[in-house]
Amino acid sequence: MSKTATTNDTRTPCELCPLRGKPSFREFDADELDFVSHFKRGELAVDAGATILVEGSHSAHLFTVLSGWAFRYKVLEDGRRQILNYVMPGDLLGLQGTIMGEMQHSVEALSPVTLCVFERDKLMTLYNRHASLAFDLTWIAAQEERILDEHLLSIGRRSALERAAYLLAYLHQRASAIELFSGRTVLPVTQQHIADTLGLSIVHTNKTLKKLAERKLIRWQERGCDVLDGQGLADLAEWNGISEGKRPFI
Amino acid sequence: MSKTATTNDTRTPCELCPLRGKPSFREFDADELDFVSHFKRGELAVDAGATILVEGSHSAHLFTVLSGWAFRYKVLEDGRRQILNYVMPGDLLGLQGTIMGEMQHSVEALSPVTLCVFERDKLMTLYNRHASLAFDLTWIAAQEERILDEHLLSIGRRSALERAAYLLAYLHQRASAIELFSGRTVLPVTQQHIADTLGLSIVHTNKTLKKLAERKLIRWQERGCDVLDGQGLADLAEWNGISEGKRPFI
DNA sequence: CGGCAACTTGAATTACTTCAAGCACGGTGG
DNA sequence: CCACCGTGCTTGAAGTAATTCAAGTTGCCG
Repeated sequence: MSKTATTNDTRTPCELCPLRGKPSFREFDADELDFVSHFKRGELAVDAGATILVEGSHSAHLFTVLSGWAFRYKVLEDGRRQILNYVMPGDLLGLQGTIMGEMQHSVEALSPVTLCVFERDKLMTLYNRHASLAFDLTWIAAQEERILDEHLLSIGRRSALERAAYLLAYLHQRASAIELFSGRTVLPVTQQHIADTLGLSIVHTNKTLKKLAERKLIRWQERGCDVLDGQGLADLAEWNGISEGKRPFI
Repeated sequence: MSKTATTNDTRTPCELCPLRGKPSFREFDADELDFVSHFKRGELAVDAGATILVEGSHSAHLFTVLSGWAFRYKVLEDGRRQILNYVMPGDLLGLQGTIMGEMQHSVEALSPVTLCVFERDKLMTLYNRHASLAFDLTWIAAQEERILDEHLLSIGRRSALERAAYLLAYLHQRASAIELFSGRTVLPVTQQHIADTLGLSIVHTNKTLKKLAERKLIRWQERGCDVLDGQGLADLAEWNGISEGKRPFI
């Protein structure tokens, strides 16, 4: 909350967007690129641990993550926290608040995060003039829905070991797809994050992770999880992975 | 699967759509109504218990529920089933398959269901010519995401009693909002459905429902659950309910 | 009448939580 | 330099919540 947050005028022009080159994202035509670069209002940089969006607030902006890791979560009144999903470069934040008024979840940075800031007011002109981008927004929302379906299946019906395996396979696969690892494949999460994602206590999470480590599927390091065998984790969880095709982003 | 499914040519014209009058849905202007009535290809009626969509299939169509109840679910290879959400009149089905190719969940009817069938191919013209409807589709997807967030919080972090209370309050509120009850407020589900939604065994679900009944919050009837005190259930689960405003539908 | 589907109940077992204590590490201030 | 926190990880033991097993009831349909 009281962490440093720096706003700059557009630093990285959309034409040079570092995400645009990556193989997993779809390309823009000149017209779309032109619109998005006007849609973009600036950039925001936050520290690890900072809160990016708060449940209940009326977010004035829409964000796309340029770099870093974050997570979406909800809390009950007595403090019980459920992590809903993880946020990585290319992901859109704040659509809910923009479309329906009030944010229904919070977002917190796991690492230093930089965000593109978009103007909420211009969203309607996106729908009026750029059908392909409008379609992309629906696509993004539908994709998030798909992921949440899988998480729900996991929390509701998988055992603790399967659940943990699914989560780590999922995170590893997503991070790999956008080349987020520079050599080492360490997920920047604590065991408390894992526990709050799986719906387990931290003690049981610790013991479960240890079992995965014994099977040589992961290794726990200072401040993170090193995935040694993503396919092995996916197999253990009976999970088929995410579709590979190109995905849109704004 | 082998249940009766009847397809007719457009029986109910969109101008006379029975949902259009209800207070919880937004109204269409003449232009939108005209487009949708051309977008609509026909109607489909299925029996209770019939499968409407199957995971893994390439659904050729998009549906809007006209009447009846259904549910979306996923299954693991060994048969464990997780119900993801319930489907009521006004809800859209098959967007995932239309937008991303393959359905990632199945849908089964809880009661006799009638559906409007839309042409997948014409979806792009919707985005090109009717920005307001395109926005509605994103809205619908974002809303579903919001609901799934709540379910995830519930399954992950609430106790069995709170979970059951949340689910029944949610179903009751949704059904009330679209006036789905004709006098009696009985949800057409079995305890197995409740169990597969909450991520609990059927035995424990039975004992949990009995506790809710002892508190006079619900009453279990032949073939369904009668909600006696929706607010009491919501309070027990620390749940604030769904936003009341008008919602779009296609 | 028999058979199936949905619900119920008690008892034994397992999975998971809570409590409690301790260790390793990094950062801060004396 | 060392004492001292605080955070994150680890471990064992006791307690609770939920599952599984097993059997029985009820109502409905052919």
